[in-house]
Amino acid sequence: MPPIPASPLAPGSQQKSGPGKKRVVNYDSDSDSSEAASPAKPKSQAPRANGLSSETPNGFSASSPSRKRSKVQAKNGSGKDKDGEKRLKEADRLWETRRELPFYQGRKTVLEEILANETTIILGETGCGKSTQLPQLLRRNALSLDHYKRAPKIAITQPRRLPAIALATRVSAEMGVAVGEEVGYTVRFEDSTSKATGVRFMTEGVLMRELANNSREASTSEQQGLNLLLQYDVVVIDEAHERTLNTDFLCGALKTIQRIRKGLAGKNGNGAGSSGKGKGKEAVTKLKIVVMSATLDPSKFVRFFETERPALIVKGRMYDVTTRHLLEPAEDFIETAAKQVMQIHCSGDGEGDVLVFMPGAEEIETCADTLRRASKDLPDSSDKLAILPLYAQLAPAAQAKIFSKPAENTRRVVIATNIAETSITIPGVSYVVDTGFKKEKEYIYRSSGALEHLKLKSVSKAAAWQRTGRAGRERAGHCYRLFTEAAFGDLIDFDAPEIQRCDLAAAVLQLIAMGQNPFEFEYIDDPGRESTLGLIPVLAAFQTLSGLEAISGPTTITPLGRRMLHFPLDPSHARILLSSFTHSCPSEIIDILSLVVSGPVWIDRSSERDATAAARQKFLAREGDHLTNMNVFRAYLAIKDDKSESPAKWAKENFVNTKTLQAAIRVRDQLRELVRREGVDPALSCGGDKDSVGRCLLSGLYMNTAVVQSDGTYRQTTGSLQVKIHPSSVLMSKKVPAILYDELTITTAMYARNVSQFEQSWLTDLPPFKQAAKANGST
DNA sequence: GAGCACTGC
Repeated sequence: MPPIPASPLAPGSQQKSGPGKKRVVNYDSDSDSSEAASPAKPKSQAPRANGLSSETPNGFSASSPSRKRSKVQAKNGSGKDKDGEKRLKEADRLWETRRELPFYQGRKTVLEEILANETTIILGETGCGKSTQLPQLLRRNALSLDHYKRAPKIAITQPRRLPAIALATRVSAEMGVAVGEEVGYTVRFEDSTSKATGVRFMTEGVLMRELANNSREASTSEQQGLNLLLQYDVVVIDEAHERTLNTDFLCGALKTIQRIRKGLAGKNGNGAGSSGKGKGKEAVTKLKIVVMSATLDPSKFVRFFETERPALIVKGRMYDVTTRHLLEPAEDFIETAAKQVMQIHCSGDGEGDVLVFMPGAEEIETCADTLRRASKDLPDSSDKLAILPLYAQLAPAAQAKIFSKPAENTRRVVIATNIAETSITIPGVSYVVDTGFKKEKEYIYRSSGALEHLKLKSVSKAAAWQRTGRAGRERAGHCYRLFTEAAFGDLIDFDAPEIQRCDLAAAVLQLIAMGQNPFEFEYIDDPGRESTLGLIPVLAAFQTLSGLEAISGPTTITPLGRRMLHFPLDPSHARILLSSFTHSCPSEIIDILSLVVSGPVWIDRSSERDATAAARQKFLAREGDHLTNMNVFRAYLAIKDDKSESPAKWAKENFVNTKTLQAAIRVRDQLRELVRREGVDPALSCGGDKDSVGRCLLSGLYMNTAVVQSDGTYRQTTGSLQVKIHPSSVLMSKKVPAILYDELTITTAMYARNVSQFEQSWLTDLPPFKQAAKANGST
């Protein structure tokens, strides 16, 4: 049976003309859809002579990779050696499946649209091949149509690291070249690219950093300070529907860059984008933007980029998924989920693994226990069940089980958080059980600092369809929604973009570094207007950054702010690191910050809390959690170094989270290198003078401070909230005069987490307090 | 006296 394209609800997909209108370009008129979508039936017909597939001046062609090699490949020696031959053979093999991809079928229209327009919006369903084929299409064929005088340089952004690396690897394989030559990737900690790289996959964060660190202040109304990304002819924003913080900021910045480059290219007489052949600097060329997204309502992007053409839609390769809803609301969604899994398993019709979506780790473990017990009652004749929890905090080895082959006669049941919605694709799934819940961090802004809490929320319609689609990636599947159809109808259509949900300080600093005024910036969705989180987020970010002395105006970044951007840290953490240079304690601060940004230091299982607390005492620093955690980190590093004891065993005995410490080691290495580049010795230590560490922490966390009251409780210094020290802190039940903390969470009480003590008098040395004192004195 | 989804530089 040929796969049937799934028809997940695509809000607004049946739209009329005008913005938001879409045109389906999935198949050329001469190819029939069932043929195009069937991987089992390769077409032997040669590519059409449509100007795209014939041989081109530089040797690129749409024929198999080994038959035609590019100049780039030849120059790099690919194909000359054994590895090269192997790669070309593999590329030939991949070629067969490539040309069956829906994207390949519609490539002519896509290329024409991109070449004819400044900005193109492509909606591609899962499996259509857009992310792998688009760069090759542009790189190979743009030249043949006389649009560029050289193969265009392309950047493609991804929200996450893994896809960026995987796509670069895949596209390299398809082109028969080694990763890092013609095609490469740049993500944090890893850069595979070289001068020969024409297609660069990267995370959105890398491109944001590049823009922020290589721009100057806006000097004129034309905003010439902005880095114009002249090394790229085309920038592709992939997975734009996810609307990450960076997606939104990048879209805004790219639109401005495009406008400036258009003006400059017009001035020096460069039309579509030829490179200057004359001596001196390369002439400014126009920038093409391609926005790629899942099949959702494109009207926001169409409107934002003011594209004159409607979005293109490329059909995907999804199988049909039936969806069922409950007739009555579930009383206990964990129990209902377990029952549903057993029913799927025992009804006996159909193969395939089951994927259950749960909001969090605790719910997952409860459900897993229930299922393990139930599976013991299965008759011997029945297939077995393998219950596999999956969430981010899980040890890597347990996570890896998802990808190992299941035992004979065993059905796997993966119980996951929304990590399985986008980040991890589980093979073999044909049943999805969706509780309809997720957890999300919510920030509440106060002028006295942010409060946060994790909230149980219903998913959006779009997310529910995304979960449903996870059942139809390999064969037709089924989705069981553990809520009623009416409840589904009540769900919001889309999740609010991240820009309306989180702390904007880091992004706003980067924006100001680009010479852009955050109050006048063109946002796809205004972060202020629709936010219900108290203070207007941009203003809150502006105040935070002013307090940290990172900025001195809406478009003015201070030298300190510029230096803060040299580090992959939030502004407050970057401020702490810079303070350590003057307080002679970069060694301590680097270790502390590496831990703070890497995750929980301690394994926190409720059944072992006393033992964890006892272990913590072994590393106790009376100053608080920051130095206590640093002591643990250093003990771990020493044990790894000295090799007399197993670090894993040591960590287990001391209830220490090795996942966090391993991550911290990478961050630490990177920070040490960056500090070295600032001309500071990262090993410089304050020795026994721990006050220096406290003063540094206070410079970035002065908003997160509280002082003890006569009744033993703590009250915020910048606000009036009464806060408690979290019971996991070494300072719990110790009465200290003043505390600073990493975060304030509301759970059963207002809890400060990761707490250290400090001396109140230090506050008056800080700029925000000095200014306040001055203002008071003058009136 | 505890209740933590997921990314990224």
